[in-house]
Amino acid sequence: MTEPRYREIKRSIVASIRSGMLKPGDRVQSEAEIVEQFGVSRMTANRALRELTDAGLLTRRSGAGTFIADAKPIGHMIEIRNIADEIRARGHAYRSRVLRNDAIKADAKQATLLDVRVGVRLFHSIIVHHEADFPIQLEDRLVLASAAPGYGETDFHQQTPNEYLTRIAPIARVEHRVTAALPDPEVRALLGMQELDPVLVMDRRTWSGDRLVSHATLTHPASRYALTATFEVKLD
Amino acid sequence: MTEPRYREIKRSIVASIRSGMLKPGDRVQSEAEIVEQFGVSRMTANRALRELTDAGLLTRRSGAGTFIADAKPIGHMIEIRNIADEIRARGHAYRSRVLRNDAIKADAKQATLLDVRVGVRLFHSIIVHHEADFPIQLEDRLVLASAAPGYGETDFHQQTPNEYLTRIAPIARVEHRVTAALPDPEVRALLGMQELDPVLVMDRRTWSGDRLVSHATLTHPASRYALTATFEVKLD
DNA sequence: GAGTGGTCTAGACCACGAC
DNA sequence: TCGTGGTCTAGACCACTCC
Repeated sequence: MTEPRYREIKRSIVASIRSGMLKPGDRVQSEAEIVEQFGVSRMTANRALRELTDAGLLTRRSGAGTFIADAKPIGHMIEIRNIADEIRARGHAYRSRVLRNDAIKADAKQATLLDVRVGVRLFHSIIVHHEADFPIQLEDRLVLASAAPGYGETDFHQQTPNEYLTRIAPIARVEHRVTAALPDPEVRALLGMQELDPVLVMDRRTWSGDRLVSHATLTHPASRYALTATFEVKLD
Repeated sequence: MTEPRYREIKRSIVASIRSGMLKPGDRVQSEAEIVEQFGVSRMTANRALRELTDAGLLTRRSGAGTFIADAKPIGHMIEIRNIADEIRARGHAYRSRVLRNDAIKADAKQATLLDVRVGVRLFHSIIVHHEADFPIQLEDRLVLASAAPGYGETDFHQQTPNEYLTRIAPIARVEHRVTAALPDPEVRALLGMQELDPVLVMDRRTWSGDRLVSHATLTHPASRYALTATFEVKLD
């Protein structure tokens, strides 16, 4: 019934990361230090650190120590790295155009998307992300106001909604739905597309804890964007 | 330098699964039995079984035993379950139409796709997969003949190429690329699509061991098919 | 009641890294 | 040299399942 010791240790370290107390590259306690702090045997300390390492949160170097891993691929496929990082990783300039970021009350359709009642307070943002001056993603996002009170005042030229949300509300679950479509004229104009050029549409729902906190529709010109995803089967 | 004991135990169990000796639902050795067979301590046996459980290959029931897990989502997102399973899971009839399955020698383009030299022996299959009599996927696949010698004689009405390949060559790595397009008239006809209806195209490359063994282009009518993928962050 | 997994301990030996 | 992680042992107690 009581929580296992190794899990308590894991939670403690995860909490330090989430609170921002520990940042990528920082050193965490050695096994010996955990043995002292928590009064456990070394095997238990080792298990906690090893499991967090397997999960990708830590990296260990024998002889040196255990450190917070940088970046978080946060998934093996369709990485949730935000579009800005993705663009910069390709060596291109990133720029965004914020079309709106309003506080609203959910209408029937929006309430369905976020699984809340009509009238619940939301934020609604629409942003066009550019890669080297070409629009590459139209992001239409709904955010539960109670989960992200400061969303409406955030300057999304400085950081993407994705970055903001992952900072204030740790992601517990993400669901994607990907399909193809022909864009309506408005979307086509916003993305600077030719007629008859299809779009790749990704609907992304994000949970924090048990709560569905955000729904985003990400629309990309197929001629300029493809999703890639790799999965490795590792058995050792 | 020498292989850790827990990894040796894991390899032994994985080998039993791959060889077909152990099937989903079968019981594997208990920790006590592994202690005897391998002459290790129980902690070492436990680690081997626990890691294979975390990896999804086994399931454990305290008091009952350790068993081979069924199915293999083989990834947390864009599951590699083949299209036939996917259709049947939705409660629909699955049917396939095999348009070709030929032994060929790689031309320049095919050689590039599979990263081999021109002239290497390949199989080339084209199959249309139907859900409840509606075409839902056009599968155009190249397979390295040396990795799957029996591919050309396999009846792909009985099992999908995916099923066949995963059985004879354990998948080590999968890479996806997803994009949207407007189909050319031939593809449109094969998939029974309206004009101006876009397709969702997934290129999938599959490695077994270090070898790239297959390249498949999977084309879906956007009106009838969407990719979905979920990722859960679990920290315990 | 016998067997199973889940957890934990208090030691141990080793290779490696930093100093 | 000393601290680090990587591995392993031979016990232990418990809750659970199956018979």
